[in-house]
Amino acid sequence: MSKNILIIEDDQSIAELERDYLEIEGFEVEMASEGKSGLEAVVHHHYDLILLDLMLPNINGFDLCKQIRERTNIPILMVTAKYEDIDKVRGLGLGADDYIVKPFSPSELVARVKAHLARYERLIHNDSPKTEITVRGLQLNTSSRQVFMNGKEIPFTTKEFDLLTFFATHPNQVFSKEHLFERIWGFDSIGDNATVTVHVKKIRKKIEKDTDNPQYIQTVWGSGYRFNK
Amino acid sequence: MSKNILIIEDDQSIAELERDYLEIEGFEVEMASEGKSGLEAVVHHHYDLILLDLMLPNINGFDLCKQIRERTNIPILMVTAKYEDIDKVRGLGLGADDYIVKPFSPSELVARVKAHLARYERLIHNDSPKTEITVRGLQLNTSSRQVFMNGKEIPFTTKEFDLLTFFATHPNQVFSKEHLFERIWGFDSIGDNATVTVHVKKIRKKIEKDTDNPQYIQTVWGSGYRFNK
DNA sequence: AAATAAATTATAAAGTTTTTATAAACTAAT
DNA sequence: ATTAGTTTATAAAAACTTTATAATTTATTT
Repeated sequence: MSKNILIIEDDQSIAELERDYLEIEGFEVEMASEGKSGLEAVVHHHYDLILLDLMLPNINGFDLCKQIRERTNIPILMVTAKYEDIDKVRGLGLGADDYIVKPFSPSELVARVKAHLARYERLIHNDSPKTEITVRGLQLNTSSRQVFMNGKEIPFTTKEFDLLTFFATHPNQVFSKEHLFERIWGFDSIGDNATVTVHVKKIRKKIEKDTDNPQYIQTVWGSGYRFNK
Repeated sequence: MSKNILIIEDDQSIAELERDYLEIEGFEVEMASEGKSGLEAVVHHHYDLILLDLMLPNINGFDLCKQIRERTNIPILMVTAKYEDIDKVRGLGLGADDYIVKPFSPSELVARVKAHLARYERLIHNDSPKTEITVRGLQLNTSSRQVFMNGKEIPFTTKEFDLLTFFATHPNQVFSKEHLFERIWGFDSIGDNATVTVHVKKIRKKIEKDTDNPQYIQTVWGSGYRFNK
């Protein structure tokens, strides 16, 4: 579903320019030409982002920004005429998320809008970032440190989990036992690569249907192991 | 409790300058001089904001930013040498939250740090001002600081309550004892993680039916504890 | 091409180390 | 003086490493 953006800007031609840039990118755009109708729109409709010009009739941009912020947490991008204003405005703590100086390029506007939409989305919806890896029924959750096979949890020990996670995050690559040992056990670790073999065996026992015909971690004779994605 | 900031910066003198500015404002500051140790710190400790310099040995700032973003949503402020870099970098979609150009004034740095901390706080907490958390009969009220099991109140001490609340607000995530100690007892606390173990035991005794088969706080051998939702 | 040797990996199990649980003594705070 | 919190010692559990041996695969020799 496309995102809704509200442009609050008194200069009709600039507003239309901004609208065009954003509509090309597939955003739904609405416009308000002064603070009062802008605030009205914010209260009665849902937007994903607001583009706010500082110079406005009626309420000025400062107050408006504050008032919007009291009602919603969505990103507010302030459009200002002078670069020097930015830190002055920032210092006021109005709650704007970013500042764009006129004149700006279409790509700059679009890039900033997209960046803020993405961040807001990220913060609101997934509090914990990419933590899941799924490969043919095998599911790894790196933050809960759990392994599931077709939805059913399989208990894993620390080293087993770290090793499998390393494999799953580096699929279709052969790693020697020496390399794996260094990566999982640590550079300065003393010890024998044999423990890698043993751990691979244990992991296979837990996730492979047929241990003699492994689908996930395959042996590459003389070279090491490869996790197939 | 004061906010923790991680500075990742290879130039020692700049790092110290930044640290001083921030410590004056009451922030707890840690420093890492290159990407590897920076990422290490991010993985093993909790920070509220990261100040990241682009020019670093080992991994460069771009990769590092991405890698940090894969692990956490906290604000990342990028410090860059050239103003022209900003939009280039922004275009890469690394997930940084703001860009500061060197040389910057102390007040600018502090203002931006504060602004981002405030926004992050607003977005994360404002959106869920849940004072009540309920998980399978276990009910926590963070404003009255009471714990109920199936409606019946169970007396909790301060630390026990803080620890359980932290778990309940961060479910399905493994936390090491070190991490828990930092979060609940405070960054600069001197002491032993052993007290975490003891507190977990005490909490279990109060909320678990079968202490040997905990349903809420589970032991993840070699990694820490996880609260299951 | 078959047989043998060498190298590599698989497997099982014993031994060792690490980690956590528990109880109890101690310390600090109210 | 009582309660909460921390530290310490010990027990118990789990995980990890090593070792020995078996089974494969590859290389070499006849």
